[in-house]
Amino acid sequence: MKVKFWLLDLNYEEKAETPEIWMWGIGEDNKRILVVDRNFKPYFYATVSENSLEEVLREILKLKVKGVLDCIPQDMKIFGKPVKAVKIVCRKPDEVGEIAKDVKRVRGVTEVYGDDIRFTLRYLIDMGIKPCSWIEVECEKAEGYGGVKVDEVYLATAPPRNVEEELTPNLKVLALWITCMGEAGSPKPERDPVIIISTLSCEGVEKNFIAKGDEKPSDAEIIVEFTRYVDEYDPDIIVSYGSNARIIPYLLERAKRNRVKLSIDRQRGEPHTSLYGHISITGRINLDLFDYAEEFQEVKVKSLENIAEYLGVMDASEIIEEYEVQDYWKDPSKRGELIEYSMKNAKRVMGIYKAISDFAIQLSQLVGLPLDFVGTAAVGFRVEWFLIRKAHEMGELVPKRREISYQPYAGAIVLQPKPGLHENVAVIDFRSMYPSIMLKYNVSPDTYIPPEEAEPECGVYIAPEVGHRFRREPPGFYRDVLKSLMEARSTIREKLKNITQEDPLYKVLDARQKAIKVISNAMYGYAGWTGARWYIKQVAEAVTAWGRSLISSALKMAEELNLKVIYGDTDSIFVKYEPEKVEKLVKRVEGELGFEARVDKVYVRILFTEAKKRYCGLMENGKLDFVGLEVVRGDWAEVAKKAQEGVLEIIMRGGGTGKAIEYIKEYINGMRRGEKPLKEYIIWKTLTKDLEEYEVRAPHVQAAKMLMEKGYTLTLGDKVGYIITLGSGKLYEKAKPYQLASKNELDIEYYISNQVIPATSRILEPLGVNIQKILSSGTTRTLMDYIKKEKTTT
DNA sequence: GCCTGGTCTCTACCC
DNA sequence: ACGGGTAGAGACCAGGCG
Repeated sequence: MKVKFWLLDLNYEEKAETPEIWMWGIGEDNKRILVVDRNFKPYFYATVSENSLEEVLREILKLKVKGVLDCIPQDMKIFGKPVKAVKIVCRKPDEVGEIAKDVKRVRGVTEVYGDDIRFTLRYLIDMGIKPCSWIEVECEKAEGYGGVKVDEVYLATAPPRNVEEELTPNLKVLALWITCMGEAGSPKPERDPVIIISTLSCEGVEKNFIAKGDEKPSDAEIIVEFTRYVDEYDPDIIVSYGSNARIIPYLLERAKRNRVKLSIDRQRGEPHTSLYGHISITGRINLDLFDYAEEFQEVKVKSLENIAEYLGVMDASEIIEEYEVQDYWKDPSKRGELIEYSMKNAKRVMGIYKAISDFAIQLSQLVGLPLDFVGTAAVGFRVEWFLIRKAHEMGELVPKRREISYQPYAGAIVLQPKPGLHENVAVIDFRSMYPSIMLKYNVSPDTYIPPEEAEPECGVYIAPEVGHRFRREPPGFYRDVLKSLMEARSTIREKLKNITQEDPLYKVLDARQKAIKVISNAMYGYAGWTGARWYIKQVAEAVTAWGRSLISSALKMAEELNLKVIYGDTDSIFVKYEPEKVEKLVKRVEGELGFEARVDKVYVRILFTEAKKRYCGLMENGKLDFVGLEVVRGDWAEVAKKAQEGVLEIIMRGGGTGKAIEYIKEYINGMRRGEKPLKEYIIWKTLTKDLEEYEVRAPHVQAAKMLMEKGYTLTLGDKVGYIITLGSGKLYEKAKPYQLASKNELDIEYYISNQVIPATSRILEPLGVNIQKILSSGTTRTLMDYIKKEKTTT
């Protein structure tokens, strides 16, 4: 019989010495099914030097005792060059590593390949099937899979095939949130119980599992109840925020302490750690939305509440912070609020899921990694898995990951801006410049011709400045990949034109074209990453060299047309907007340089300082575009950001500097009167390394240490929020985590002189206003101010 | 011992 | 654990200062 299903998750098991691929899916009839394939064997390749094939085959077949089943000669390519290889088929996946080591020692073997690719992924790649897509397979009913929680189990009798079908089946999704109660600082699973487990199903069913006991609540019961509920509801996806780093490990540890089993998978087992710090729940998807938080760069502090607010799910006011939990729990009049809050967070999780799931599903399908993996994988790995798939299609061996030390190379050109206010400025940019360069000049690891090699007959493209050569023919690996991505994207965009936004297909296709864009744009970065399997420095170096030459040529053309250039960065030039000339420029750029260009936007007014990469533009829609300035930075206090934004609002809308100065004066007075809440004084900074590794003392590091001492858990990548307190000495001595601080400790004068004034004078300086001078010569700080200040500090 | 200027460290941004 | 180019704050340190 033929079985068609949507592939949710997969894993492998071993039964009677035979590896089995288990594919968990959703059938056409909406049944949950498991398809087992016993017909696939693990394998890897070895490249063989000239004339030693026979001998190598003989030697490798001697390894049969170790688990080698077969050894087959095969013509492959490595970096585009044909090589003689043998495919070594093995009995069991976990024997591959050992056998590969032995094979590498065989005389005549030059290298082994593919032994570092996981069995389940190998299967997906070889079969040409992808997670989160429809698959068809010839099957028979399977016997002996009793412990598995699905409606049907099948045994594949033939290789599965990909089915072209777009729509996602109805998935059962369960949003999860837990609230834990610590005595001090962050709750610790070894010590502190989970007091509330909140779940929300996609159908809207809310469940709160609430621990009993006031002072020392016990969570044994609720973990069991929760486990039972998961089993009963039987979700395809368990979604949360921070599941991999926090929530699942916490629940696991609590379950262990209570001697109960957290069996929330479809195999009566517990969650287990897997690739890239991901936790697998067999048969289901453990989706961690935190992995997608990075996509929202506007959100600086990536808390569940902030992301949910950004996506319009729920506003972030009235937050209960972790350290406040016990106050709420222990106070009977407030406990209800805490329980409600826990459920609110489950709702936030579900809301975010709904906003990003289409994209996540499409990314999984495009890259070919299971839905829960693809999120956890860093961008470089997403690109790489996509490439590995393509390599397989092209008969390319997958290069080993090598340790290559950092090799710097020159990047893009950034022009010195013309400071001051400008009216009517057009921004012209090259569309997808780096991908286009790679396409046009066939820049790829397999087309690169090293200096010692002779020029091939087909001829070469030579990169300007650096002189790297790339063969014109045949199309390189990157060109092929980018071409198929670009074609796929334009096909989708055509389809999108013909359907309405209400069509369920619309969301799917739109998400897919976004996924394609993300991967295309990451290709250049991947090419320059020393950790990349296909890393060749010259590839990345040539791309940027062509980029510099393109932008320089465009600048020259602008000059020839007498267009005044105001600024430019990498692939864009800002010119005085004279419509006819600008149109001419775009035409010339496209005609003579052969790259697509366009007028990206027109600013009614734009303000530059002396600095590159920082400006503010008034757009035609009346909105302000802040670029690089403090307003858009996460490491400045809100008081400074708001002051700068206020000044920009005045200046950009023609209010004039006088008004701006008055605004700042009033703003500062407000600060001195204590009108701004503590929250607006918090400075956030990321911990980018372990605390001991910092070479200089810094405020956020000091603050982090203070938090640790109070029992808070902080890890690499966490953001520390601190304020600057009154007192003397170095700044780092005056820093204090906001959780431990109160408003009367604030060193308001520090914030005025080191935050508000720098941020605002940055804007006014290029307009000829020295705000510092104005403020210090004024009567802002009278004797009375000092007396008042004395009063508040003592 | 204090001030100064230069350099280094650190973070977050732009494209 | 995707690239290079850049701004800016603050720590740190050597040298000047009779």
